[in-house]
Amino acid sequence: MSSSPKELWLENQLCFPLYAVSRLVTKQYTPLLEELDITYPQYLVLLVLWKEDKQLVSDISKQLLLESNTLTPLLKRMEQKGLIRRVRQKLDERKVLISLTKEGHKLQEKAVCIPQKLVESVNGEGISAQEVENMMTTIHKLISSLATTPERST
Amino acid sequence: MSSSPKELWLENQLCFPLYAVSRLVTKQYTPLLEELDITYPQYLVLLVLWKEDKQLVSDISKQLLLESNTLTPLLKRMEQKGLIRRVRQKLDERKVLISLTKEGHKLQEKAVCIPQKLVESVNGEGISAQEVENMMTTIHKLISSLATTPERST
DNA sequence: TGTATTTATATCGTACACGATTTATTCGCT
DNA sequence: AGCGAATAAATCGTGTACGATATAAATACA
Repeated sequence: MSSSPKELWLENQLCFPLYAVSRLVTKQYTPLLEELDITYPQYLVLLVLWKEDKQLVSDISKQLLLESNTLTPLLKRMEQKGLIRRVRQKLDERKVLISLTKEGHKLQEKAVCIPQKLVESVNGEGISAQEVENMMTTIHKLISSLATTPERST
Repeated sequence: MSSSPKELWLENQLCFPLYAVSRLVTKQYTPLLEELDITYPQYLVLLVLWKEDKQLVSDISKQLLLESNTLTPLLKRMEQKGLIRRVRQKLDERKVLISLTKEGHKLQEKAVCIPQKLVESVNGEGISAQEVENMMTTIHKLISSLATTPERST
């Protein structure tokens, strides 16, 4: 059976559980998002814009921790669908402002029920709400710790 | 400013923090894995095979929660690199057995230091080892809860 | 006032993820 | 034996992720 040191087991690595749970939770969203005809990263962009409309690509980039090489094509697809507008700024032509269309705004009404449904699908089994909350607290710490550590002394 | 109900804020959704932290942690692995000339999902496959060599595609699929449509091309790339062999079984020709080459085995030596390095890069700031451990416990519960819930009563 | 540097997006290439479907093989059952 | 259902991989198409690089505009400053 197990021929490798136990540090090298899947379950004991930091990576795999986070990777697996992230994909599993995303899959919980998928059927709900299909009704809105959007993907999961597109939903994240909408969350950002629903909170505050008219933001630069770079603003969205900071919040979602996604670079322009991911965002630009994603935003173009959302523009194709008529959910957002992409307008290059006159004052500073390097910047592109993203704003919701009426369509994009209206989707919010359909989306308000999603968080509740997700919580329901995650509860049950032997997991308390408190436990999930603690987990989220730690994850937020991890994110702010890792998101602000670009340097790396070889 | 914030025009949407706070249930729809990024931070309060289950999805985003998990998604973000997963990508951030993966990025911590990347420079270490580059030295082995493998990607992160390829590393996961190796972890599975280092623990127990000679497994079917379906065995790997169960452990990594990845389907054949993801694994087949990934395994083919690993075969190209000379890390594994893919051999269709004589007894049941539907099955393909994956086994490590000498090269694939040898990579394990280079990889043993990775878990330790990762723990170091995650520690620091205001996060205790205990906290991370608690988080992992909850995540494991979530995984087993979500991974075994294919039914969905429309 | 030019020009090197920085900034904001975009482009390119590679490698996943994954829903849907296909193909080939084996199993279950009569 | 024969045939429909189940199983194991593979294929296909779309949409991310992301490192590296390119492009263009704005800024800094000698």
